[in-house]
Amino acid sequence: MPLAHIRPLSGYAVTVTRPSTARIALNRPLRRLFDYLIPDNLSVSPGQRVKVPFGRQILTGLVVETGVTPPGHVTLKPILDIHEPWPALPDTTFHLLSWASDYYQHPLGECLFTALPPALRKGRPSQRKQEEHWVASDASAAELPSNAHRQKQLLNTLQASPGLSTSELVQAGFTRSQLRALQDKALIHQADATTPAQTHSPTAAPPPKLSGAQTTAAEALPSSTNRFQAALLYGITGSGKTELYLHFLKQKLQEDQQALILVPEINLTPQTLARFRQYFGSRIVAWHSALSDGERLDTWLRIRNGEPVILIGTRSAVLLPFTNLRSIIVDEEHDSSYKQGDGFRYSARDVAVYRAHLNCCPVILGSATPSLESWHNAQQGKYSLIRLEQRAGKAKPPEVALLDIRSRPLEAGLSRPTLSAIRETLNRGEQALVFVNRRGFAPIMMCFDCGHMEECPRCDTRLTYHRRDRAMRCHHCDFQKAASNHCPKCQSDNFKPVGQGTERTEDVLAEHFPETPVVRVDRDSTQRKGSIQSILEKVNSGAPCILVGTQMLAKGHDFPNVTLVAVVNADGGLFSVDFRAPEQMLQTLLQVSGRAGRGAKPGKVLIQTCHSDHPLLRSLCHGNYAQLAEQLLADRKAGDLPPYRAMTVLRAESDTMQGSLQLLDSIKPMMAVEGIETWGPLPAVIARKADRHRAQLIVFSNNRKRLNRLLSRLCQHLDQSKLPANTKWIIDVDPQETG
DNA sequence: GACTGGCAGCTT
DNA sequence: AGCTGCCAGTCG
Repeated sequence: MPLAHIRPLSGYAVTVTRPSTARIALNRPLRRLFDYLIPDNLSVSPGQRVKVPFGRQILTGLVVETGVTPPGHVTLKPILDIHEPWPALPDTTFHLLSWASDYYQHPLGECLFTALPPALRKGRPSQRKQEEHWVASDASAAELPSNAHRQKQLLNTLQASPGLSTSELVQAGFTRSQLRALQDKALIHQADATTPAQTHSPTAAPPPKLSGAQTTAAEALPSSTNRFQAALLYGITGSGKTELYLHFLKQKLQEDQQALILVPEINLTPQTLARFRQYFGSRIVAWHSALSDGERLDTWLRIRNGEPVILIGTRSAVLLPFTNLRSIIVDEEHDSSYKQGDGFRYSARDVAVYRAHLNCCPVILGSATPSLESWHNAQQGKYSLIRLEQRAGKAKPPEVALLDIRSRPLEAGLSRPTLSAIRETLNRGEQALVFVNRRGFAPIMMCFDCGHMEECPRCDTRLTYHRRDRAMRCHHCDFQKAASNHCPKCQSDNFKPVGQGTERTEDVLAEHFPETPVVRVDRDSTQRKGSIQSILEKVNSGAPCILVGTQMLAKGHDFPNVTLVAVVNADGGLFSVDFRAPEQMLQTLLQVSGRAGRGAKPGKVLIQTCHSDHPLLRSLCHGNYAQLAEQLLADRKAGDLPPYRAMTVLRAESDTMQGSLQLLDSIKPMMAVEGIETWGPLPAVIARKADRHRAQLIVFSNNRKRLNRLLSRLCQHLDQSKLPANTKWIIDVDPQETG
C-alpha cells in the first residue's frame, strides 16, 4: 500500500521504527547474502562493519541493506556487535563496488572486502595505533651493562632529542627490543600524549614550465573538477605526460580535494614519488603491494577521513574509500597489469572511468600506446583526444629500422649488422639495450638424433633450459629438474639448446665484448640480485655497457645514455592465436624503442624480423602509433572483436579435458539467444597446466546489458547445479588473455 | 576400536 | 572459504 503521501502533521508524535533486520555480505566466494536480526541496542547502516555468527564461527561482515524481509523458513541470528559506529565503506565506494560485482559477475562480499585494508578484513579495530613517544627518565645510566652499546646510544639519542616516536627510532636503526630493554630498566618511559611537531611541511613548488606543445595540450585537458569528462592523453615517450598531470593538478585541484593517480606497479618507484612530492609535498601518499598492514590501515583511514591527499597507487587504489575525490589520472592506461588476473577480475582503468562518472569528476587516461578500447572511445567522441607528439627538450624520436634476418647467419639470434651496431655504440662511449622476449638460456632442449624434446610432465609445455643453475624449468608451473648433457631418450650427445633466451644472449654478448659489462635484467636476475634498483643505478652511472632483458626493461625506466635498442625477434606476436598479441607486441616494441635516445644524443632502434614487409612492422618504423591503432582497429572490426563487441570468456578446468568440455557444452544452449554469439568450447592453447585440463567458451555480444543479464542468470544457474568432483569454472568479463 | 584423509554439504 | 560430519581404509 503506498503510504508515501501521508505526512506527519505537527503536534502528532511520530514513531520512527528502526529496522530490525539487516542483509550482510561476507568475505566468502558465495553469490548470496545472509540476513540477521539487529539487536535493540545497536544501530547499523549500509557499508558498516559488523560481527556476526556464521555456522560455528564468528565473522566480520558488511551491511548491505537494512529493513529487509528475510526468506521464510530461516531463523535469523542476531548481529553480535558493530566494529565501529560509522560505515567503513562510504556511499559512492559502496555503489562503485556493487556495480563492479554485477559487471564482473563476482560475489559481492569478496568485492566489498577487497576495498578494506587487510587489518579491517580480519576484523581488527579501525583505530590507528597510537604512536608511542619516548623520553629518558632521571635514573642513572650506570645500570646499563658495559656491552649494551646500542642501548646506551639509544638512551643518548633520547636525552638529546626527547619525544621521538618508536617508528622514528626504528628508522634511525634502533630496535623495539632495545626500547623494551630500556623501558624495563626504567631508564626511559613514554611521553605524555602531546602532539609532536609536524615533521614534514608541504612544499609548494610552482607548476612545471611547459613547452609550446605541452601548453596547447594542457589547455585541452578537462576544465573543471566538478564534471565528468574523460580525456585520452596520447603522448609519445618522452613528451612529458607527467608534467601535464602535475600542471593539471596544480591548476585545477583545490586544497581540500582528493586526487588519485593510478600507475602500473613497476612505475611506482621512489623517483616517481619524489617527483610528485616536489610539487605537492606531504599531500602525496603511496599505495602499493609492498606496504605493511599497518601502513595500509593508516593510509586507508586518511583517505576514509577525507584528508586531501593525492594518492599515487597501483590497481587496488581505485577501490579506496575516497569521500572527496575530484580528479583521477590513469598513467600508462594500456598496461595489462590494470586487469586483475584472478579472483575479482576487475580492470582498474575501467573502474576508474566509472568512478569518475559516479563522482562527476574528470579522468585522464595517459599513454604513448593507448589501448584500442580507449582509442576507439576517443574516436567515438566518448573521450576527448589530446595529442602530444613531440619529445620534450632537445631529444628527438629514435630512428626505427627493420633488419630482415631471413638467411642471415646468426649468433645466439644476433645478426652481424646488429653486432656491429652494438660495437659502434660502445665505441662512442654509449650504452646498448638488447631486448629478448624469453628468460632462461634456451626455450627448448632438443635431440638432433631422435628429435626428442624435454617436456613438462604436468603441463603441455616444453621445459626451458636455464644454464646458470643447470636446470630445466617449466614457466607455467613450478616443475623443474636437473639438466642433462645427453638425450634422456636415446642417450645421444647430440642434445642441444634451440632458440634464444636472455641468458644465452648475455653469454654471447659477453664473449663478443669482453671489455664491456653485460647486465641481464629479467625475473631471474632481479630475484637473485635483490632489487632491480641497484642494477639500474649502475646503468645510470653512464659508463658503456650492454643491457640484456625482457619486458621488464621496456617499462618506465629512463636510461639517458642508451642510444641503441636491438630487438632480437619481433615476430612472436604477429601470428599468435591470442587476438590481443599483435597490439601487445607493438606496444612493447614502442615502449622499448622509447628507451633509446632519451638524453641529448639521438637514438636508434634495430628490429630483427623475418617479416620485414609486414604492414604493422612497417608502420612501426614510421613511429606513428596513431596509424598502427587504426590498422589494428580495422582488423578488430573485421573480426567482430572488442572493442566492437563485448567479450566474456568462460573457463572450465577439471581432471580430464572431457570433463571441462562437457561442462561448457552444457552451458552453451543457455547462450543460444538473439544477439549472443559463442565460440567453442575449445581446449585452451596450453590445454593442460599443472595436471588440470582447461577449456574455454567465448561469448560475444554487441549489447552489454543483455550480455550482463544473461551472464548473471548463468552464474546463478551454475551456483545451484552440482558439478562433478574436481571441476571448476571461472568467468572473465573483458578478458585480457584468451589463450 | 581409533585414527586418518578425502569429500560433500552447509552457513541467515 | 572454512568447518564439520561421514565413510572407507588401515594401523598393529
